Amino acid sequence: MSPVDAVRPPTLEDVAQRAGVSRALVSIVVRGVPGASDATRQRVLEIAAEIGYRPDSRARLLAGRRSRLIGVTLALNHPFHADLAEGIYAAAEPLGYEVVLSAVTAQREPRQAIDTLLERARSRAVDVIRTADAAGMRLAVDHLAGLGHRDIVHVDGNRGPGASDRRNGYRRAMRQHGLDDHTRIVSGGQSEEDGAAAARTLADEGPPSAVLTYNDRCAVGLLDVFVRAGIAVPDDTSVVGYDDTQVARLPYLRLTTVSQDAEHMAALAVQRAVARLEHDEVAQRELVLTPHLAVRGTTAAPRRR
Amino acid sequence: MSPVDAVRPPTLEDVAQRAGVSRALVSIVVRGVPGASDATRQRVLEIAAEIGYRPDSRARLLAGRRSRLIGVTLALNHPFHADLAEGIYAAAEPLGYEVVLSAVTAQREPRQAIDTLLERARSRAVDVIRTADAAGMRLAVDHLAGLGHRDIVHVDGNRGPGASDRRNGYRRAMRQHGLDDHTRIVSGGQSEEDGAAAARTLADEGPPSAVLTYNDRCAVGLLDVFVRAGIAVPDDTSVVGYDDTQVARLPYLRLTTVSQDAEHMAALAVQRAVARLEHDEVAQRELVLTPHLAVRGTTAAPRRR
DNA sequence: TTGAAAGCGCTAACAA
DNA sequence: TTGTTAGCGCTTTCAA
Repeated sequence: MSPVDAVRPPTLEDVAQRAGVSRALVSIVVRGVPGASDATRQRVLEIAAEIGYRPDSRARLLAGRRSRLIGVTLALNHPFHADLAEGIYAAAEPLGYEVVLSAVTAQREPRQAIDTLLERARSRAVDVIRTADAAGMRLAVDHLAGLGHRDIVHVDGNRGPGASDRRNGYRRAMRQHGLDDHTRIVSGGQSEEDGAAAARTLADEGPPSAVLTYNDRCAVGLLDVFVRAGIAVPDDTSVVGYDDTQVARLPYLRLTTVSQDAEHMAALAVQRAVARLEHDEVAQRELVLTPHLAVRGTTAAPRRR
Repeated sequence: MSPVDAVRPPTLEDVAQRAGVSRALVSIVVRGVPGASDATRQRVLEIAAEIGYRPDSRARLLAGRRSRLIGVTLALNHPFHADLAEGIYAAAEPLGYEVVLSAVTAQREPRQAIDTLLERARSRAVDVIRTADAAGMRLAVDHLAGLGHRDIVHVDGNRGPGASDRRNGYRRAMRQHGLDDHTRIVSGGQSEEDGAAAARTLADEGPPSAVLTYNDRCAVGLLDVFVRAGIAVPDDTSVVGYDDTQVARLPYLRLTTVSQDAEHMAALAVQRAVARLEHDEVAQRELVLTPHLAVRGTTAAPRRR
């Protein structure tokens, strides 16, 4: 069958005709809402299956009061976004919402991704779900200081989301441990290569006893360079990431990292979006979650010097 | 403004009324098709901007003959898929097609991803764009054998896409180099951890002179374990991946890998899909591209023994 | 439990 | 160049 679509796909009307009922009734049946007898229900369903009827979401969207669509923009090379997206699917589908993904890529600006989404879902209200970045850094510094580390370097996230909060959180936590003099921030970024670049700098001058990176991707790049430079982790240097992405959980990496619990964040975000769409009251506009630390294999007490 | 959507977003009708023209004319103007005077065009556009009109893609989709939508399913944790998706966006948007992503996750079967897509885009014709897997493996084996390697192990992809073709290609290439006796396939898989597991096996028994993995993710896991085990790459062992994903190009990895040219594949796929939708003839149903080898830093001549 | 009718916001013939 | 008129396939009152 080429060219395609030589025959028009079956519509509600087709099902209705064959079943000898009205379109409205078929609509009721296929949506599974009350209002049809079991006998009719079964017959309609059979016929629908027989002729291969599939609801047309375009029409459904247009006719329905609400679109039941949740738009999501994400970067495809970002493990944390993948985790969030997975959580969003998991939370949205049971609620009867469909998820529409729109990617941000090197060539595709966030603005563009959002625009195409807005053409389908027109609500512009904004809620924010985030974790307390400063608290996350604090957990990491507490953990490292507790192990006995003093030279704890932060490879930062530059202008990345949450980067400045994490920087400040790191500074404050160091101060509270009396490690003011050991505070050191090395310029990093969001990608593996940013972490790798920072690692080269650190390796050259003899690595610090611990490094706390802006995110897991950064940590991955840093780890790689360290290992190649003969710097053993965690024997020579401890490393802590941020995000607790699937990458951090890889058995061969076992990265100690600050967990934002993407699944929970995603579920909350969906819940709020749905609440807004269904005109419920949304109490707080911003929800700040408490992160926790996932201690794995890249941190240990410093070697005695 | 909470709850949202207290006011209905402006429609074509609203613009038409304010401009004192018909809906059809406004439609012509906003789509940028010929059929309106410059004066009208400008006035309509101004008013549209003023009241914040945005076309409703649901209605557009329903009314238009064709949806101008291209559905894409992908796994979010798969760098090669990310590369393909990026290529698809790049190819589709200039042609006036919108891309709809649908993710396959651990909890979300491919079937489900495809179903939600089919509700929007109903054509079921199938074209295939792929690279010649056997030829790719051949390139890799040629390269390694040319450097002087004999013990070339293949960490395979199990039941992954193309895995059996790659296995066979590897076997044949080894045979043609007279390396029958050195042919060895270690069970792998598609993920980093699969590569890492294979690496542990290989490291324990003393690593071979070269390893050719099913894909880049596999190679990444393998590399990590090797490096930690003190096996230097490429000094002790050469490693070749497959896919040439962005990961392979990371400056700190510089993985030698078989390139499938995702961008080109994506462009061809879009081109074909569009051709089908626009009822052009599609000559071949299957297009098999020639891979090439991206030689980077993980391969070198074997150390003299 | 069922059906009739209106309409979602737009596009595309066609007529003026 | 502009406007009129039908739909696209579905949901949703409202009556029967």
